[in-house]
Amino acid sequence: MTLSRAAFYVKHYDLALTLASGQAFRWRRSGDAWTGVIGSRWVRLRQEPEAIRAETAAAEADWQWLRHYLQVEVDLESILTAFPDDPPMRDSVAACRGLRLLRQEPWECLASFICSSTKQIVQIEQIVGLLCRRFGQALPVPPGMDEACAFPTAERLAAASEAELRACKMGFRAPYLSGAARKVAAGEVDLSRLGLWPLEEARAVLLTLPGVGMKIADCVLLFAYGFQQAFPVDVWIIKALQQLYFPKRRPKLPRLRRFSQTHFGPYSGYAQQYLFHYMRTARKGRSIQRNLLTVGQHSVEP
DNA sequence: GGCCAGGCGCGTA
DNA sequence: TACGCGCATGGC
Repeated sequence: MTLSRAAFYVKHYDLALTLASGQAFRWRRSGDAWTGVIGSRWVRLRQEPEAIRAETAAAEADWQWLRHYLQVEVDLESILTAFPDDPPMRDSVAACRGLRLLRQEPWECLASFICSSTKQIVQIEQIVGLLCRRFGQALPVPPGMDEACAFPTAERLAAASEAELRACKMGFRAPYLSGAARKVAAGEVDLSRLGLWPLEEARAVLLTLPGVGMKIADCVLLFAYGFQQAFPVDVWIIKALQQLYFPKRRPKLPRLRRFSQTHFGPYSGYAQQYLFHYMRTARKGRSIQRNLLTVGQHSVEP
């Protein structure tokens, strides 16, 4: 077997933070390395001070697919500079240095997030892992490594029974995933062309799929298609906006959505990921929780 | 043991 | 347009 290696020289990139930030669900840490699957390739990544090193299980003619997935060409500093200059964003940036957005394969991203509703990230990882093991194609891996499987195609999941899907612990989400897989497999929704359309039109297409509402649609638009202004609003973002921006009034979802559309600028999708991760990690430490409450004393007019 | 998790679809006002 | 509820399952 031919192991291929490459190095990408990139600054301001925290690989661990990025791979474990709840946007992709197939990366596992083993020592100082991260192992996962991108498309039909087994991949292992390592962080170095000025580079990311990669290995695959087969020969690679070029590495553009991985540069694209990792988005190593993105100038993170110019994105952070475009964030609104307010205390919640300053604190989020300080807490999440090097956090990036990946560019995932649309079907995998869509199917994963259909399984994500009211699930914790560890559980989503478990569901996605089971789906891959039961329905995904086995992939070549280096000697001694655990088996690896591709994410199952829409066709394969469309052919699976609802009981088979429920066996992957996805509960009431099974008919949603099945229905979405059938529409994609039948060509009723062409995921390969959505990226060419304006944000609203692409979102409207995703919203026709069962189990896909605004939040999941925006996750796919942001994490798979790179629409920088998609702004997924989940329970953590609601908490973040209410506690950090409107600590007194605590507006509800529709008001928060409108606020998010105008406040966060041209890279609001990135801003959202920083707020999301800041909010989730801040909750774990009491000291940071206190800082959070302190930050929440100020208010911003909508 | 109770609360909550990267929500959605549907019924109701 | 804006709630409220039920839906599986498991972490903490």
